[in-house]
Amino acid sequence: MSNASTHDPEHTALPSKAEGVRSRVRTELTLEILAAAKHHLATQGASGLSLRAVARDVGMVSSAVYRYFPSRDDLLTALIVDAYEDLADAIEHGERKAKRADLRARWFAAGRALRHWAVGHPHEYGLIYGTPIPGYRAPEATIAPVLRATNVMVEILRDGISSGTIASPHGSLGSADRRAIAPIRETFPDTPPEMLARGFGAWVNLIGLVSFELFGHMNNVIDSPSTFFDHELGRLADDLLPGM
Amino acid sequence: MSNASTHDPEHTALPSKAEGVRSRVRTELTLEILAAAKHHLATQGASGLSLRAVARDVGMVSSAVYRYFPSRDDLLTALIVDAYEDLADAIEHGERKAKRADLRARWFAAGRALRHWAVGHPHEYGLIYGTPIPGYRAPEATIAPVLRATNVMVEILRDGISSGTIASPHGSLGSADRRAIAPIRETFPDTPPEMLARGFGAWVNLIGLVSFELFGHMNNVIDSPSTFFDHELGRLADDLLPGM
DNA sequence: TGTACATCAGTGAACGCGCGTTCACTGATGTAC
DNA sequence: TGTACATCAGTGAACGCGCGTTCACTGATGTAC
Repeated sequence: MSNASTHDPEHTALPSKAEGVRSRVRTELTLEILAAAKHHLATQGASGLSLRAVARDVGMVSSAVYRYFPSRDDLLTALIVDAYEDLADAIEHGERKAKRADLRARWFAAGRALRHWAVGHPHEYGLIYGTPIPGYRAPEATIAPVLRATNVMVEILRDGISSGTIASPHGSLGSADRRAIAPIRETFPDTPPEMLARGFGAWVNLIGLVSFELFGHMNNVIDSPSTFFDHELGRLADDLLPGM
Repeated sequence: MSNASTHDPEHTALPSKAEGVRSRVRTELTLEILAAAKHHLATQGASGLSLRAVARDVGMVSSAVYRYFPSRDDLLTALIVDAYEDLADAIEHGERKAKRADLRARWFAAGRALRHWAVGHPHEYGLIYGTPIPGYRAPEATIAPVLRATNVMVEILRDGISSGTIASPHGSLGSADRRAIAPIRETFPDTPPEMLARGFGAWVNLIGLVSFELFGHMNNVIDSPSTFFDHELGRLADDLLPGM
């Protein structure tokens, strides 16, 4: 019926003139509800996000929101997908500013874009990389946007290989290790497993650094998290992109 | 008056016979409330933890809990401190099983103890390393137990230096980097800054790995998180403890 | 040892709050003939 | 173009729930003389 899916309305084509008024208004209102929810998330955090509060912001009665999102969890899912997309956008845009041939610059740009987005959107970051929300199960819809972010990193490594500027990491993977990372190898079949393992490890390291900072564990430990983050970016680059 | 502080009753000396019955019962009940809260945390998670639910478990009326913990936040603080202590215990006990001279074995034992505890106590782990609880501020009481865990790691590195088996990491820190890590340098003044930076980075990496696994980000990526964790432990050991 | 008073633990009721979700309804928009 | 019916959006009331915290109270334990 309506082509304004409640699950990812922002990725739906804009309402064409062939659509009726009703359908156009529906898309707009769905976006408005989502925007209000995002604003609530950004200011109060995920725990302060309630259907009723969002409804109040939009100027609706709480039950009306059910015309757009069948439950609170669906609204949450939309926000999670949105956060992943936002983060992927930030990383992609950041990385594109660096010269293609300068792999190290691309790595730094991507990493800094990650941290910059996270610092600017702590609640959104917490929603995706923090404690899972109890009773909530991440739907399949989040898989694609997650891949967009990691793809940027993998591309840097792949470009290094194809241009001959970097080789595979030192040491080769044992068979148990190869088996352990089987799923990610299927996702990126044309990338050496050693590099995948190292690249994924580096990605986890970056997320760990950002989480440590945002979740308050650098207080009384590190004075300048951004400086330390850059320091770690450099160390990882030395390892991932030797000779660059 | 009462020497059974409500903040860390479990670390209070056992009630002596000189104490009256009242004071002894108070200590016992404080522990009982704390145990009920821990059980709730372990089964329902931090969000399902309410004063009323805990009171029900203990068989009290909700208002009675206020005789022991002045507010929900104080109960939460006790749980957080408890979790840090538990984790520190686990790491210390794990690490002690390795031979003193085998730094690599000690590093592996400590790391595995961290992960093992986290996997066995996901909600406790989430309480300390996950998204901060909104409106809650970590009190000073958590500083000491946090240090206990990191101390184990630092001791391994220090033992390596004093026994001459390892040297400082390659490359020296720039002045900006030195300034960035000033607080941790004050905490461990007799450890080379380069080693501190590298050691702290490795610790953040480990926490990142565990968080990634527990918070669900290894689904569809890594089949055997424990194998990958060991792989990363080895990689970090190669870097931290070269030649061991 | 005994009495009088002070301290403390636990009770039960209440306050005021917000939440997700359901449901019968009104009125407006869209559709088929 | 006009009418009759179907679809949909939004309302307002309600259900049932749980929460943190306060408060006046009863009864038991501890203390001073």
